[in-house]
Amino acid sequence: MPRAGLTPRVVAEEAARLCDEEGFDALTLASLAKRVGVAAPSLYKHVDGLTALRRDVALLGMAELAEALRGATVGRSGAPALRAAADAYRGYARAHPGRYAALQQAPRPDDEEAQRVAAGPVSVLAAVLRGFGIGDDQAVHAIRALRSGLHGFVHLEANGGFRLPEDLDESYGLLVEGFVRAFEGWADVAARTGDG
Amino acid sequence: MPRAGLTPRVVAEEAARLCDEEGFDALTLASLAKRVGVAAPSLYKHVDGLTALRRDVALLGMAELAEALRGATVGRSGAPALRAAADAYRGYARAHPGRYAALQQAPRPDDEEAQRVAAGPVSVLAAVLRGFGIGDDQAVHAIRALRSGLHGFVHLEANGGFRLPEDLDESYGLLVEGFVRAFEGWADVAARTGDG
DNA sequence: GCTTTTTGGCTATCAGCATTAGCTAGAGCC
DNA sequence: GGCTCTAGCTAATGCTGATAGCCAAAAAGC
Repeated sequence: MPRAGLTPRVVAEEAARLCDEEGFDALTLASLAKRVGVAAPSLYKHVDGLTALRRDVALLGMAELAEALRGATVGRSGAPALRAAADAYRGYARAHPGRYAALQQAPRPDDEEAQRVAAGPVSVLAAVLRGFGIGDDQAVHAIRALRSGLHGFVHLEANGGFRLPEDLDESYGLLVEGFVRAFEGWADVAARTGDG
Repeated sequence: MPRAGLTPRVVAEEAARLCDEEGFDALTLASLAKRVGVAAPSLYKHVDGLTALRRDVALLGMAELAEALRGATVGRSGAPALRAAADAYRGYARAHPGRYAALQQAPRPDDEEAQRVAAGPVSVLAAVLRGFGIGDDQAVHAIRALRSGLHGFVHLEANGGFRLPEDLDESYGLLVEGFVRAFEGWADVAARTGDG
């Protein structure tokens, strides 16, 4: 039995690749073991079970997504930064659908590392929004709104929620422009809350 | 062996209840069988396997969600209709988290009934947006944007994506006001596409 | 009301999965 | 070269979805 040269890192990365290629639900210890050329129980030398493996994929994705957002926004601010971040966000989800799906599992509340890593993408969006001059008491709400819009579009797109032939790039562009406009006039938006 | 009085409808409704109470992932034929007091294989007399059961829960949820949206918007138009629809949307997802989770599975392309039922909620939102005077060439994009925002918020909320203590109702209200404003000035939003 | 048919329940069985226990051989260290 | 550590293995358990085939309860026909 020659050794396969596995490490926790290699296993997690291969799991992420499997997720992207076959779908997050296709990530099983059995399928991953077959992929890396090892018997299923051998994986336990590197990973603490399926749940932990999923978490590892999620952490990997979170870190990569944060990096993608950072790379897209560096050197920009305001509306151009927001547009670049939005494109990078969707681009990452399309390039790595399995990893993006892995992000949807909420980390356990006592998992401090996961909490920390999960804050990465959010902090980039927060930095982008800071360029719009939104008040501190409003920043959290604005970030939540932006995250909702980006994630919602990407998630619906990935799950076949948009079935009409109209161009998805255009739809996404309009969504993003709507956010640019909302953030530029956020005081106006906030003033209207509760009008209904 | 007395009969349990099951029918496909009863089974689907009990499955939906189980999803809401224990989570969508907790829906297994074994757990459902135990819940309705029957051996697991007996369920096959009423439902064509786990995949079909999940689809049934999704269809039930889609129909209920459409009904909730219709009920909330009847007699209203414009911004009040949009606010009412948004509240009903989130309210349904919170009241029935398992059913809402079931909606995320894309129906098979050849499943015509599912396609039809899935169009229900979308058509209500489309009717609401018609009150904003958005051009036909823009309607699909506007609806996609709205769906993204509502679904994204609700999905992140349901999956523990919002961890700060700030009030979620307020965040959602601001998101919705942002959409109201965007739809009232949609020509402006559309004109900006591609500025970046 | 009795018989016949239909059908909704059952047990038995199988295959695939995650997981644990315990064994073994390869790689590095003295 | 021998020791130790560990990354692999096989075997076994218990859960899941699913199929096959049996049997009794309900329904239908007369």
